[in-house]
Amino acid sequence: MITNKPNVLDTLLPEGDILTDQQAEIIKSNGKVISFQKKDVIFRQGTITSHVMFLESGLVKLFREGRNERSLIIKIAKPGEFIGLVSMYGNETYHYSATAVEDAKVFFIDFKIFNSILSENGNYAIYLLKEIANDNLGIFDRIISQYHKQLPGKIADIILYFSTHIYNSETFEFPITRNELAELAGTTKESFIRTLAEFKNDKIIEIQGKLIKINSIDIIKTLSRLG
Amino acid sequence: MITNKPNVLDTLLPEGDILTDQQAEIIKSNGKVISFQKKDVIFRQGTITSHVMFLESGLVKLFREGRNERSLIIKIAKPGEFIGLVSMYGNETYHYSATAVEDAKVFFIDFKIFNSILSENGNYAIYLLKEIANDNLGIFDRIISQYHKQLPGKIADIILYFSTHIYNSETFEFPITRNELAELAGTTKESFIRTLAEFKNDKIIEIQGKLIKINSIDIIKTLSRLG
DNA sequence: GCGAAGTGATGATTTAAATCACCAAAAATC
DNA sequence: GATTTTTGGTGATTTAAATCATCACTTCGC
Repeated sequence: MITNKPNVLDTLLPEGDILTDQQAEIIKSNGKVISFQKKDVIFRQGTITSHVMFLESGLVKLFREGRNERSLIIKIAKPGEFIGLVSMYGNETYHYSATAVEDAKVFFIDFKIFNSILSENGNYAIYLLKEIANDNLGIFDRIISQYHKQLPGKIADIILYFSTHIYNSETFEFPITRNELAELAGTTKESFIRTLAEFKNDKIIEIQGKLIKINSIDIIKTLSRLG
Repeated sequence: MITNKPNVLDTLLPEGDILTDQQAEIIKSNGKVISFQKKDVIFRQGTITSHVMFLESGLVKLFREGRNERSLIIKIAKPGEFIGLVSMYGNETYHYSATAVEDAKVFFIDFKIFNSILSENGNYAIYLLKEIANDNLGIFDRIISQYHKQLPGKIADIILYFSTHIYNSETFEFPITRNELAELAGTTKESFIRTLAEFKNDKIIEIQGKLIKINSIDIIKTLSRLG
């Protein structure tokens, strides 16, 4: 379980003089924290947006549901990130779904109240603009660079994603199933498992169930780079 | 050639009371229009961002250059759209390149001047937030929904993209080469040509060089939907 | 005006990865 | 605690699409 560090709220309420104490107080006092258990749905693709959501603890998977029973996981959100913000500003409905991958706490603020702060504080709006833009570039970069890669490159990407982006460690546990890992990698369960087994045979990694230990991060990085 | 309608600037300087006359004037007077000829580079992936760019006329292709000589076209921007805005706010460098697909005019405004307007006018910042978010959702939706599709679905998507999104007509000319079309569809030139030829044989479309006439938009839509 | 480069097109071959078909172990449900 | 259901895993087969090879036709640059 990823715990909330003392400064998780920093992204929502940035340090410094961007927000006045009063504005920060309005956000805090008007928001409420809701707890979700593993596998709970936080919001569903196609439903109406109403609240700005900010992840305080736990991991959440954001995914697009395809009609052919095949989903694509867009990202795994970690504490300190807004979730569903692009959909909120771009459209009145969510363009993807969100479920808790592990027990999670989400801070909800009414969209109108949040917007009134943005409206009177352009600098906070610029700050948020940067947050959204940055988040989007990350998603995009991952998906686009994955697009043309072959299996070893895709799977190496996923290992790196968890190792460097989520856990910051070369030993970690996959928080999701093989099937979901495949949905994140843009492939099938079987292909994912097979490639992972090859990595294991080549001693690049060690696996025991969901536990992963990277033996040679350099080879993983090379595989990711070569695609 | 897509011409600038009288209201192209509406996206930059929205009607109504979002911007004061004074603020609109600052943007207009501080900006300059630069003309680009077909194939000219407007900005290049990896270079530093400095100006907000707004397309006044012409078409521009935004694409990510891969190391393996294989690009992926992210979108074709049309008049009335900001270009490179996400990169500008998300990062100091462009995450993709832009070249003119046909002669184009781009309005440049210094980032700092533009930001000073946002800073003092939260509503314009919210407006811009919506523009960015919307644009991003569009790109994303296209790429993600294309991701798992097979060739007929991908090619149908591209035909629909030009027909409904760019030209708003069932008869139009592809503004780019077969190779670029393939880069937009996420496939190869040969596969794109072959599938297009199949569509022609099945009388779904007519083709003469770059000229396309859609005979049955319903079949195209079905192919796109079924993937 | 002529050679070079780029574009559109087609056929044959190869290849990667999806699909299909299982099965064992683990987990969730009653 | 027994029984479904989900998950992880493997082998065989099929399939879609990339690659390779080649060529005609246009467009570009000198």
